[in-house]
Amino acid sequence: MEKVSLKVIAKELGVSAATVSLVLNGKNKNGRVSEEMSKKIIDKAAELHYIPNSLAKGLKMGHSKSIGLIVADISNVFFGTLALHIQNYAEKGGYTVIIGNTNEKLEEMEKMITFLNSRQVDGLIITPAEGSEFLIESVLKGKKPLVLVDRGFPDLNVPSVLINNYEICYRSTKQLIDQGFKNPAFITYRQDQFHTNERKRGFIEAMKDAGLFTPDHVKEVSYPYLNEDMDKAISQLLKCEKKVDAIFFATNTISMAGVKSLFKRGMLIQKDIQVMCFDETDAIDLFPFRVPFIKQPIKEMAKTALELLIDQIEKKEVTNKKLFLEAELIT
Amino acid sequence: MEKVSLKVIAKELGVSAATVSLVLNGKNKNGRVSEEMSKKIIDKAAELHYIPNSLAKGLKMGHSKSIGLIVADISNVFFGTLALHIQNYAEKGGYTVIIGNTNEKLEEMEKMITFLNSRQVDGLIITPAEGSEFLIESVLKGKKPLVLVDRGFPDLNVPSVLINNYEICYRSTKQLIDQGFKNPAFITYRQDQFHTNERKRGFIEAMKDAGLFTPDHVKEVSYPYLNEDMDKAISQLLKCEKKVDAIFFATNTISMAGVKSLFKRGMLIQKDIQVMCFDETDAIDLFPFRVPFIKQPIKEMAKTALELLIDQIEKKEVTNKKLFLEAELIT
DNA sequence: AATTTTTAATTAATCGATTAACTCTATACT
DNA sequence: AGTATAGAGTTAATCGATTAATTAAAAATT
Repeated sequence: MEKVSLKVIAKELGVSAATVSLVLNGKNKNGRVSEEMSKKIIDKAAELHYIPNSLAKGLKMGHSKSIGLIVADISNVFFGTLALHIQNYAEKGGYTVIIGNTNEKLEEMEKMITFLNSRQVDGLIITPAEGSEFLIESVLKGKKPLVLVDRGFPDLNVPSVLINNYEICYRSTKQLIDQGFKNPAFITYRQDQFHTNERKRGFIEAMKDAGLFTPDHVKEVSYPYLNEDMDKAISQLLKCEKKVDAIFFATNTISMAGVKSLFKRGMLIQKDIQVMCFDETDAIDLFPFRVPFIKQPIKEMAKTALELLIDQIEKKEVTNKKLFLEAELIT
Repeated sequence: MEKVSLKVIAKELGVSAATVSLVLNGKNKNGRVSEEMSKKIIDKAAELHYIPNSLAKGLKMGHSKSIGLIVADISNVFFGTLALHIQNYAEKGGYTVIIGNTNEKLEEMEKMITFLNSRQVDGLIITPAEGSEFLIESVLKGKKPLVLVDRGFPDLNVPSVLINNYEICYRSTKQLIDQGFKNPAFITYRQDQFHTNERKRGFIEAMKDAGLFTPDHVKEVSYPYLNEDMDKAISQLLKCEKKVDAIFFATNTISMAGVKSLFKRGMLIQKDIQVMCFDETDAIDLFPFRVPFIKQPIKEMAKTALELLIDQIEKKEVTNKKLFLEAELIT
């Protein structure tokens, strides 16, 4: 079976490829191609199951109608959900999404950027890894439309879609305090990223404002040794002189690991200890009782990021807006 | 900043684009290009940050070095993990993966296939939706390399990577019986797909062989109304004259919904009722006790599927092998 | 010195689609 | 009748990379 190109349709109908292209793209205005021929072409294209070659089209047009999405780990529900929504919105705008994983590693992020550039993506949506400012700056220099999601760099002038991390963590901590917990702890990743720093700051400020802040109650765990570090951190927290009565987990993976670790040592959540989770996980609504958690507006984040990106791509409008969407505290 | 193409490098160095292409592709064997010029070209390419245009390359070469992966829902952990591993293995072979969601809908699946074809993917990995035989057949007719994963069609001659659904479910059911549960139930999707049918068959045969089979103990739920249907199904199972003492959930989403539903009505797993889950979920190792579950070899499935696909793409070897990998019962 | 071989490149066609600029007819208008 | 105008298409260049076929000079061989 011969591959069906414009030329094939053209030959079968005895016209030029140009004519076929014109018709199939709806550009046969003001008498370019007759009604009759148009119909013939459309019918023939359908008959032969013609599928346009988007490599050729992209090459000629200078755009691929695709965007690159770079996340840390597509098997993480947060990123998976983000990807799903981004894809759905992208499809509506006629764009394909190519997803890349960084595994939080700079080299992999760099590779993915080069890779997606070689694939001529029209724009990039990135959840940047720690310390990747220089990579982001190089993308910016290349003039390729770019939007950061979930994580941003305060010193960089990049369109970003973030959430109100500081504020929501302040409020959530305050709620714990108002509910009578006097010694809440906070567990976050050992990393220097703006979004997690802000979460931590929210916790600390709320604690300070209540006159309850204890530096020892903020623990850090590392991404590669999450479970081990978590066990240690919780051990330490439970041994503190001021015994911890609540733990605020700073991300979804930390929440899962934290809850798991508590279970392992036989602690009953909400009886022996209270928890506050960032992000919704499958596990959370498994509990026979309510676990308070912070819900990110993932779908809205996806939508907003895509709008920002497509505006740049199509209207050549360089927005440097940083948008802060509101997360919600669900109790 | 001018876009850097072969031509730009060529012009800067006063040579032809052909020479640059030869060097950059390592095809300057037996005295095609001098050592000296080669070095100059390589240096200049690095200096200008040359990134090859893979649309142009793909157009010329007739392959895009990309493969399409069509799953039901990328935000589902099973598919997310599958995608992650497929991407990792693909990258090693120099392929990009473009992921598409079907949401279990035929029209979306059809759209995705056309879409990926227009993007000139070199092959397709698909977890087909119910009733999509005709779509799979049309792909086959188009001679595009194809591999089915997770779900297959027994009547179709397509390379597939599946697991031993029947056998593992038989064994798992038998184990429940051996442990003393006399009235296990089975909850699956209301759909006619080979892989879930096989799971059901495994359960039923094991029950029959033990002389315990009760048709009323097999319940079906629908994908769009999972939670509601689950509540109903469990209600009915608990009202049966032969009161159900264990439930076997046929997929990961069903497992989650099932466990959630049990919790909601205050049933304690392993005390009031035993469960058996298909797939590992985050939630499963949250329990303070062990929940038996069936673990699919996702990583191996990804690897095998990719091997089967790349064999077809590169060696033009039309394997119609159906490979059955072994799932594991974890107790 | 003449011929062959090797070295080092270039030329030009090609992949498939797009589109500005052009051609050719037929009809309309003065 | 002679010129405009509208209608219906075609031509040819182009996007960027690849590669078979060719060329031209230098080196080796007879």
